[in-house]
Amino acid sequence: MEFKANKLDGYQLLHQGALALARASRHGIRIDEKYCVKTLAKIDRQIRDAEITFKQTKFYKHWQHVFGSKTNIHSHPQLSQLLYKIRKFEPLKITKTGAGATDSEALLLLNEPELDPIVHLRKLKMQKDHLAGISRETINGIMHPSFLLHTARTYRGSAQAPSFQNIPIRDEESMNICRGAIFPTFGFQLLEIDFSGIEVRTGVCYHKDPNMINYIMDPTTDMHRDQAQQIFKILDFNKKYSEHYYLRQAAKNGFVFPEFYGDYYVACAKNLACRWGKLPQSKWKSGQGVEFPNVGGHLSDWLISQGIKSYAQFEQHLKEVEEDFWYRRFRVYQRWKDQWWAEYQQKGYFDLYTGFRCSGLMGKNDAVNYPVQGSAFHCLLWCFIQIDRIAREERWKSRLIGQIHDSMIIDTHPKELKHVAETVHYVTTKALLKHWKWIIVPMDTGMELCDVDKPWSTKKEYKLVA
DNA sequence: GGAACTCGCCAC
DNA sequence: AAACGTGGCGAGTTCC
Repeated sequence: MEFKANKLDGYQLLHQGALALARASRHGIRIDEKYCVKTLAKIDRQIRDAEITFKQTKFYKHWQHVFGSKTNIHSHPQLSQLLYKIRKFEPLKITKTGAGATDSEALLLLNEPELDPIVHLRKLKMQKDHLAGISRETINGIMHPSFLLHTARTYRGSAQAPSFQNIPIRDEESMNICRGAIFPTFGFQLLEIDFSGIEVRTGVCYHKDPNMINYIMDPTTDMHRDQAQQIFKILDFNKKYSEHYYLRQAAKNGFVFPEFYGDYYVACAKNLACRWGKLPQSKWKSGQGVEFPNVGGHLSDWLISQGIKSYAQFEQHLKEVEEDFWYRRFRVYQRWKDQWWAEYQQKGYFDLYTGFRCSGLMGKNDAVNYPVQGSAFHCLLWCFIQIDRIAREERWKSRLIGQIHDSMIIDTHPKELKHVAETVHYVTTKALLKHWKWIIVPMDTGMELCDVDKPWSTKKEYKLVA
């Protein structure tokens, strides 16, 4: 390895990192406690209503008949027994241990309207759990999550009390409710800085695949677009066309990333087929013999016209796409994975660029993922340390308050906003690359900002003007 | 009465 | 040959 950090570098990074994160913890995050109390009461009312609705169903009466005084509508084992043993529904999805699944997807799949209130209840309960956790960990209006550096085997960070890194964002309603409790210091505003595609970029530093490097360096290229074109046989790709944009997302989240993490074409085919069919994945458990017209829609018609007439043929098509992906497009990456894995098997360990040795029993997916994930987080951590140091040296009023794997959050004084943003931009895109010579591609960050005294749920893209 | 387990679900 | 990586957390359950 050309760039070999030593254990002392790793030690320094974690030592300084722990101190910087502890300062963020100590500063804390302002919570609107009144909002929490009010909203929790509202959710409780909604939960009560949903429970009343459910208790009027015949399904619940049956449940009560079977379990008597032990009836608990939050019990998954009871529900599983009722559905699959007593009512004899055929399980369309099973858990890892082989039991009939009772998650929301499995329930929706059973197409039994009387189960809908349970799905609704689960979402309400999830919102309640997040808000209750935030509320429980708040003292005098400030919450102090702990950021840990010694729990993840990949050398990523983690957070607890509360689990600050898993507050809902994708579901808009849950996002608004949960992030609506989280505020900047009075008179301040929340600024969030996010590394774009940092795992792809640190990955490239290990495997050095020229085609991947090209995708990163040339802004006119787009690997997810190319993958969408190939998977769905689109000739005239146009990102502005909403269906094409949707298919690009499907290719990205249903093929490219899963393949990077070690998934394979059979699972990806299932996943993708469900995406456009808007059906739960488990429907495709057996997969074979499912004709495309069953799922309907333009895409099915189009693929049929292109000779892909059944699910089995789609799976076969994806097998060819996968071979092309690993043996032509990213063959250098592929070779690196094999080599890295062979070396680990021989030595029993591997080293990261950032001064850490990973050892212990690992599978191939672990061995090729850990260095990428760990080094990506270490880039974030190094920047976090520098920004924290500069903030103290320059006596900013603004302070770092948290981290989510590839992003940082700064409680920002409006008068310092521009300087903070410029500093962050410098550290993340310039200083980081000077510090670590093993980083062979540019780093790129995006920023989002909330207005003064507005909660985290209101963040909007923030463009730094030069 | 607590430890350890399963299941489910949120984030990256 | 095998078949998606990392966490935290709550609820229910089982075991000691």
